[in-house]
Amino acid sequence: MLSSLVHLGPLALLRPAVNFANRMTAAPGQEWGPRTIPDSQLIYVISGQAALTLGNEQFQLQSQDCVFYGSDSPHRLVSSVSDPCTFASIHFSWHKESPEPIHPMPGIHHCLESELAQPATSYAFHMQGHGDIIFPHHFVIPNLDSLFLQIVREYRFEELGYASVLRAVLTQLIVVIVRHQLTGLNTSGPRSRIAPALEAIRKQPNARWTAEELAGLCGYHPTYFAALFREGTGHSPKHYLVLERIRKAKQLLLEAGTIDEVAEKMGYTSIHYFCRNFKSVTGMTPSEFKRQSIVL
DNA sequence: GTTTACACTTCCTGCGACCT
DNA sequence: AGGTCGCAGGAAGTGTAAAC
Repeated sequence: MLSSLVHLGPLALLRPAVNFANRMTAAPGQEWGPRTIPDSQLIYVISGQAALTLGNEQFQLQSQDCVFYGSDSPHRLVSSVSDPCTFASIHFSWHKESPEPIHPMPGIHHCLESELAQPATSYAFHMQGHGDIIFPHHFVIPNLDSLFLQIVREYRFEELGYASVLRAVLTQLIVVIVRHQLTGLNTSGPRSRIAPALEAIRKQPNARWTAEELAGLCGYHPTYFAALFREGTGHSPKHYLVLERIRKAKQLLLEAGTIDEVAEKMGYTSIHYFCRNFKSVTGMTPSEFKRQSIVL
Protein backbone atom coordinates (compact mmCIF):
# COMPACT_ATOMS: atom_id res chain seq x y z
CA MET A 1 0.00 0.00 0.00
CA LEU A 2 1.38 3.48 -0.85
CA SER A 3 1.54 6.14 1.83
CA SER A 4 -0.41 9.35 1.25
CA LEU A 5 1.28 12.73 1.05
CA VAL A 6 -0.14 15.99 2.40
CA HIS A 7 1.22 19.21 0.87
CA LEU A 8 1.42 21.95 3.51
CA GLY A 9 2.42 24.72 1.10
CA PRO A 10 5.32 27.14 1.65
CA LEU A 11 6.99 26.87 5.05
CA ALA A 12 6.92 30.67 5.37
CA LEU A 13 3.10 30.72 5.32
CA LEU A 14 2.67 28.05 7.97
CA ARG A 15 0.61 29.04 11.04
CA PRO A 16 1.07 26.09 13.42
CA ALA A 17 -0.61 25.89 16.82
CA VAL A 18 0.22 23.81 19.89
CA ASN A 19 -2.79 21.87 21.20
CA PHE A 20 -1.19 20.09 24.13
CA ALA A 21 2.30 19.68 25.56
CA ASN A 22 3.72 17.72 28.46
CA ARG A 23 6.80 16.06 29.86
CA MET A 24 6.37 12.71 31.54
CA THR A 25 8.08 9.53 32.65
CA ALA A 26 6.30 6.41 31.41
CA ALA A 27 5.70 3.38 33.60
CA PRO A 28 7.68 0.27 32.59
CA GLY A 29 5.96 -1.23 29.54
CA GLN A 30 3.33 1.54 29.38
CA GLU A 31 1.56 1.63 25.99
CA TRP A 32 -0.21 4.25 23.90
CA GLY A 33 -2.23 2.72 21.08
CA PRO A 34 -2.73 1.28 18.63
CA ARG A 35 -4.55 4.55 18.05
CA THR A 36 -5.01 7.58 15.82
CA ILE A 37 -4.95 11.23 16.88
CA PRO A 38 -6.88 14.22 15.49
CA ASP A 39 -3.82 16.43 15.03
CA SER A 40 -0.07 15.88 14.69
CA GLN A 41 2.39 14.89 17.38
CA LEU A 42 6.11 15.32 18.00
CA ILE A 43 7.83 13.28 20.68
CA TYR A 44 11.33 13.88 22.01
CA VAL A 45 12.90 11.10 24.10
CA ILE A 46 14.77 12.68 27.01
CA SER A 47 16.03 9.45 28.55
CA GLY A 48 15.26 5.73 28.65
CA GLN A 49 13.97 3.69 25.72
CA ALA A 50 10.74 3.06 23.86
CA ALA A 51 9.50 1.46 20.66
CA LEU A 52 7.23 3.16 18.15
CA THR A 53 5.26 1.26 15.55
CA LEU A 54 4.19 3.66 12.83
CA GLY A 55 2.60 2.33 9.70
CA ASN A 56 4.73 -0.56 8.55
CA GLU A 57 7.84 0.75 10.31
CA GLN A 58 9.23 0.14 13.78
CA PHE A 59 11.56 2.58 15.54
CA GLN A 60 13.64 1.78 18.62
CA LEU A 61 13.87 5.09 20.44
CA GLN A 62 16.51 6.29 22.88
CA SER A 63 17.72 9.58 24.29
CA GLN A 64 17.58 12.45 21.73
CA ASP A 65 15.43 10.50 19.25
CA CYS A 66 12.45 12.41 17.88
CA VAL A 67 9.41 11.01 16.15
CA PHE A 68 6.58 12.67 14.30
CA TYR A 69 3.24 11.47 12.96
CA GLY A 70 0.13 13.19 11.76
CA SER A 71 -3.59 12.66 12.11
CA ASP A 72 -5.01 9.35 10.96
CA SER A 73 -1.62 7.61 11.01
CA PRO A 74 -2.16 4.50 13.16
CA HIS A 75 0.66 4.10 15.67
CA ARG A 76 1.63 2.53 18.98
CA LEU A 77 4.24 3.73 21.45
CA VAL A 78 5.56 1.30 24.08
CA SER A 79 7.90 2.30 26.89
CA SER A 80 10.75 -0.09 27.67
CA VAL A 81 10.18 -2.43 30.62
CA SER A 82 13.82 -2.40 31.76
CA ASP A 83 14.55 1.27 30.93
CA PRO A 84 11.27 3.28 30.94
CA CYS A 85 11.45 6.45 28.90
CA THR A 86 11.02 10.07 29.91
CA PHE A 87 9.81 12.17 27.02
CA ALA A 88 8.38 15.52 25.96
CA SER A 89 5.30 15.38 23.76
CA ILE A 90 3.68 18.11 21.67
CA HIS A 91 0.31 17.81 19.94
CA PHE A 92 -0.14 20.47 17.29
CA SER A 93 -2.00 21.57 14.17
CA TRP A 94 -0.05 22.59 11.08
CA HIS A 95 -2.45 25.35 10.09
CA LYS A 96 -4.81 27.12 12.45
CA GLU A 97 -6.04 30.72 12.46
CA SER A 98 -6.10 30.97 16.25
CA PRO A 99 -3.06 29.85 18.26
CA GLU A 100 -5.27 28.92 21.22
CA PRO A 101 -4.74 25.22 22.14
CA ILE A 102 -7.57 22.77 21.49
CA HIS A 103 -7.05 19.62 23.55
CA PRO A 104 -6.77 16.59 21.25
CA MET A 105 -8.18 14.08 23.73
CA PRO A 106 -11.76 13.87 22.30
CA GLY A 107 -10.33 13.01 18.88
CA ILE A 108 -7.97 10.24 20.01
CA HIS A 109 -9.37 6.86 18.95
CA HIS A 110 -8.19 3.33 19.49
CA CYS A 111 -7.83 1.33 16.30
CA LEU A 112 -7.33 -2.28 15.33
CA GLU A 113 -3.93 -3.95 15.53
CA SER A 114 -4.25 -4.73 11.84
CA GLU A 115 -4.50 -0.99 10.98
CA LEU A 116 -0.88 -0.52 12.14
CA ALA A 117 0.16 -2.01 8.82
CA GLN A 118 -1.14 1.10 7.00
CA PRO A 119 1.70 3.34 5.83
CA ALA A 120 1.94 6.60 7.77
CA THR A 121 0.85 9.81 6.06
CA SER A 122 3.78 12.03 5.02
CA TYR A 123 3.81 15.83 5.07
CA ALA A 124 5.74 18.08 2.69
CA PHE A 125 6.61 21.79 2.58
CA HIS A 126 7.60 23.74 -0.45
CA MET A 127 10.92 25.51 -0.01
CA GLN A 128 12.01 28.05 -2.57
CA GLY A 129 15.16 26.74 -4.21
CA HIS A 130 14.85 23.30 -2.64
CA GLY A 131 11.54 21.98 -3.96
CA ASP A 132 9.39 19.83 -1.72
CA ILE A 133 10.87 18.80 1.63
CA ILE A 134 9.29 15.83 3.40
CA PHE A 135 8.93 16.33 7.15
CA PRO A 136 10.74 13.31 8.69
CA HIS A 137 9.02 10.70 10.86
CA HIS A 138 12.18 9.86 12.79
CA PHE A 139 15.24 12.01 13.33
CA VAL A 140 18.01 12.84 15.80
CA ILE A 141 18.92 16.48 16.34
CA PRO A 142 21.24 17.31 19.24
CA ASN A 143 20.07 19.80 21.88
CA LEU A 144 16.45 19.94 20.75
CA ASP A 145 15.27 19.43 24.32
CA SER A 146 15.38 23.14 25.18
CA LEU A 147 12.73 23.99 22.55
CA PHE A 148 10.51 21.10 23.62
CA LEU A 149 10.77 22.02 27.30
CA GLN A 150 10.15 25.70 26.54
CA ILE A 151 6.89 24.70 24.84
CA VAL A 152 5.94 22.44 27.76
CA ARG A 153 6.61 25.25 30.24
CA GLU A 154 4.61 27.81 28.27
CA TYR A 155 1.72 25.40 27.87
CA ARG A 156 1.66 24.51 31.54
CA PHE A 157 1.78 28.02 33.02
CA GLU A 158 -0.46 29.82 30.51
CA GLU A 159 1.14 33.19 31.19
CA LEU A 160 0.04 36.30 29.32
CA GLY A 161 0.33 35.75 25.57
CA TYR A 162 1.33 32.12 25.98
CA ALA A 163 -0.57 30.94 22.88
CA SER A 164 1.43 33.34 20.69
CA VAL A 165 4.68 32.23 22.32
CA LEU A 166 3.69 28.59 21.73
CA ARG A 167 3.14 29.32 18.04
CA ALA A 168 6.48 31.14 17.81
CA VAL A 169 8.53 28.42 19.52
CA LEU A 170 6.75 25.65 17.61
CA THR A 171 7.53 27.48 14.36
CA GLN A 172 11.17 27.66 15.41
CA LEU A 173 11.15 23.95 16.23
CA ILE A 174 9.67 23.07 12.83
CA VAL A 175 12.24 25.23 11.03
CA VAL A 176 15.11 23.62 12.95
CA ILE A 177 13.83 20.18 11.93
CA VAL A 178 13.41 21.19 8.29
CA ARG A 179 16.91 22.73 8.21
CA HIS A 180 18.33 19.54 9.65
CA GLN A 181 16.42 17.53 7.07
CA LEU A 182 17.86 19.70 4.29
CA THR A 183 21.47 19.35 5.45
CA GLY A 184 20.99 15.65 6.22
CA LEU A 185 19.92 14.97 2.64
CA ASN A 186 23.50 15.53 1.61
CA THR A 187 24.84 12.19 2.86
CA SER A 188 28.32 12.84 1.54
CA GLY A 189 28.61 15.97 3.69
CA PRO A 190 31.05 16.37 6.57
CA ARG A 191 28.47 15.28 9.15
CA SER A 192 28.21 11.80 7.70
CA ARG A 193 31.99 11.44 7.77
CA ILE A 194 32.12 12.13 11.50
CA ALA A 195 29.00 10.07 12.24
CA PRO A 196 30.85 7.37 14.28
CA ALA A 197 32.27 10.04 16.57
CA LEU A 198 28.89 11.77 16.96
CA GLU A 199 27.29 8.45 17.81
CA ALA A 200 30.01 7.59 20.34
CA ILE A 201 29.58 10.94 22.09
CA ARG A 202 25.83 10.58 22.07
CA LYS A 203 25.98 7.12 23.63
CA GLN A 204 28.69 7.88 26.18
CA PRO A 205 28.93 11.61 26.87
CA ASN A 206 30.47 10.83 30.26
CA ALA A 207 33.45 8.96 28.76
CA ARG A 208 36.74 10.82 28.70
CA TRP A 209 36.96 11.02 24.92
CA THR A 210 40.09 12.53 23.45
CA ALA A 211 40.17 14.11 20.02
CA GLU A 212 42.58 11.39 18.97
CA GLU A 213 40.19 8.59 19.98
CA LEU A 214 37.25 10.22 18.23
CA ALA A 215 39.34 10.82 15.12
CA GLY A 216 40.38 7.17 15.23
CA LEU A 217 36.73 6.06 15.21
CA CYS A 218 36.30 7.87 11.91
CA GLY A 219 39.67 6.87 10.50
CA TYR A 220 41.13 10.36 10.25
CA HIS A 221 44.08 12.25 11.58
CA PRO A 222 43.10 14.28 14.71
CA THR A 223 43.82 17.65 13.12
CA TYR A 224 41.93 16.90 9.94
CA PHE A 225 39.14 15.32 11.98
CA ALA A 226 38.79 18.48 14.07
CA ALA A 227 38.35 20.53 10.89
CA LEU A 228 35.71 18.11 9.57
CA PHE A 229 34.00 18.13 12.93
CA ARG A 230 33.78 21.91 13.02
CA GLU A 231 32.47 21.95 9.47
CA GLY A 232 29.83 19.36 10.31
CA THR A 233 28.66 20.58 13.70
CA GLY A 234 29.82 24.14 14.04
CA HIS A 235 31.75 23.17 17.18
CA SER A 236 35.14 21.71 18.02
CA PRO A 237 35.03 18.05 19.19
CA LYS A 238 35.79 19.09 22.75
CA HIS A 239 33.12 21.79 22.86
CA TYR A 240 30.56 19.45 21.30
CA LEU A 241 31.35 16.89 24.01
CA VAL A 242 30.82 19.57 26.67
CA LEU A 243 27.42 20.45 25.13
CA GLU A 244 26.39 16.79 25.21
CA ARG A 245 27.56 16.38 28.80
CA ILE A 246 25.66 19.43 29.98
CA ARG A 247 22.55 18.30 28.10
CA LYS A 248 22.72 14.97 29.92
CA ALA A 249 23.58 16.69 33.20
CA LYS A 250 20.39 18.77 32.92
CA GLN A 251 18.39 15.53 32.76
CA LEU A 252 20.18 14.11 35.78
CA LEU A 253 19.63 17.31 37.75
CA LEU A 254 15.90 17.10 36.96
CA GLU A 255 15.96 13.56 38.33
CA ALA A 256 16.95 14.97 41.75
CA GLY A 257 20.66 14.19 41.71
CA THR A 258 22.97 16.40 43.77
CA ILE A 259 25.35 18.58 41.78
CA ASP A 260 28.25 16.56 43.14
CA GLU A 261 26.69 13.28 41.96
CA VAL A 262 25.77 14.63 38.55
CA ALA A 263 29.26 16.04 37.99
CA GLU A 264 30.77 12.67 38.87
CA LYS A 265 28.31 10.75 36.67
CA MET A 266 29.15 12.99 33.72
CA GLY A 267 32.84 12.20 34.03
CA TYR A 268 33.94 15.41 35.76
CA THR A 269 36.54 14.99 38.47
CA SER A 270 36.19 18.63 39.45
CA ILE A 271 32.81 19.97 40.54
CA HIS A 272 34.27 23.41 40.00
CA TYR A 273 34.95 22.74 36.38
CA PHE A 274 31.50 21.18 35.98
CA CYS A 275 29.83 24.32 37.35
CA ARG A 276 31.88 26.49 35.05
CA ASN A 277 30.99 24.39 31.99
CA PHE A 278 27.35 24.34 33.01
CA LYS A 279 27.18 28.10 33.36
CA SER A 280 29.01 28.74 30.11
CA VAL A 281 26.50 26.55 28.23
CA THR A 282 23.21 27.37 29.98
CA GLY A 283 23.90 30.82 31.38
CA MET A 284 23.05 29.65 34.89
CA THR A 285 24.69 27.59 37.59
CA PRO A 286 23.50 24.00 38.23
CA SER A 287 21.73 25.01 41.44
CA GLU A 288 19.93 27.88 39.67
CA PHE A 289 18.85 25.43 36.95
CA LYS A 290 17.60 22.98 39.59
CA ARG A 291 15.59 25.65 41.39
CA GLN A 292 14.05 26.89 38.15
CA SER A 293 13.20 23.34 37.00
CA ILE A 294 11.44 22.26 40.19
CA VAL A 295 8.31 23.98 38.87
CA LEU A 296 8.35 21.99 35.60
C1' DG B 1 41.89 14.83 0.22
C1' DT B 2 44.94 13.96 3.89
C1' DT B 3 49.01 14.24 6.97
C1' DT B 4 52.54 16.59 9.58
C1' DA B 5 54.93 19.98 12.52
C1' DC B 6 54.53 23.61 15.41
C1' DA B 7 52.95 27.71 17.77
C1' DC B 8 49.24 29.16 20.15
C1' DT B 9 44.95 28.65 22.73
C1' DT B 10 41.88 26.43 25.60
C1' DC B 11 40.84 22.90 28.80
C1' DC B 12 41.18 20.67 33.13
C1' DT B 13 42.48 20.27 37.78
C1' DG B 14 43.55 21.33 42.53
C1' DC B 15 43.55 24.64 45.97
C1' DG B 16 41.75 28.02 48.91
C1' DA B 17 38.44 31.63 49.89
C1' DC B 18 33.95 33.00 50.08
C1' DC B 19 28.81 32.77 49.99
C1' DT B 20 24.17 30.85 51.13
C1' DA C 1 27.35 21.30 54.14
C1' DG C 2 26.79 22.37 49.61
C1' DG C 3 27.84 25.35 46.04
C1' DT C 4 30.50 29.08 43.51
C1' DC C 5 34.49 31.66 42.13
C1' DG C 6 39.43 33.12 41.08
C1' DC C 7 43.91 31.68 40.19
C1' DA C 8 47.94 29.11 38.42
C1' DG C 9 50.22 25.47 35.92
C1' DG C 10 50.41 21.39 33.15
C1' DA C 11 47.97 18.80 29.60
C1' DA C 12 45.48 18.52 25.61
C1' DG C 13 43.27 20.53 21.66
C1' DT C 14 43.15 23.69 17.68
C1' DG C 15 44.50 26.45 13.63
C1' DT C 16 47.72 27.22 10.02
C1' DA C 17 50.90 26.44 6.47
C1' DA C 18 53.49 23.33 3.90
C1' DA C 19 54.01 19.00 1.83
C1' DC C 20 52.56 14.69 -0.16
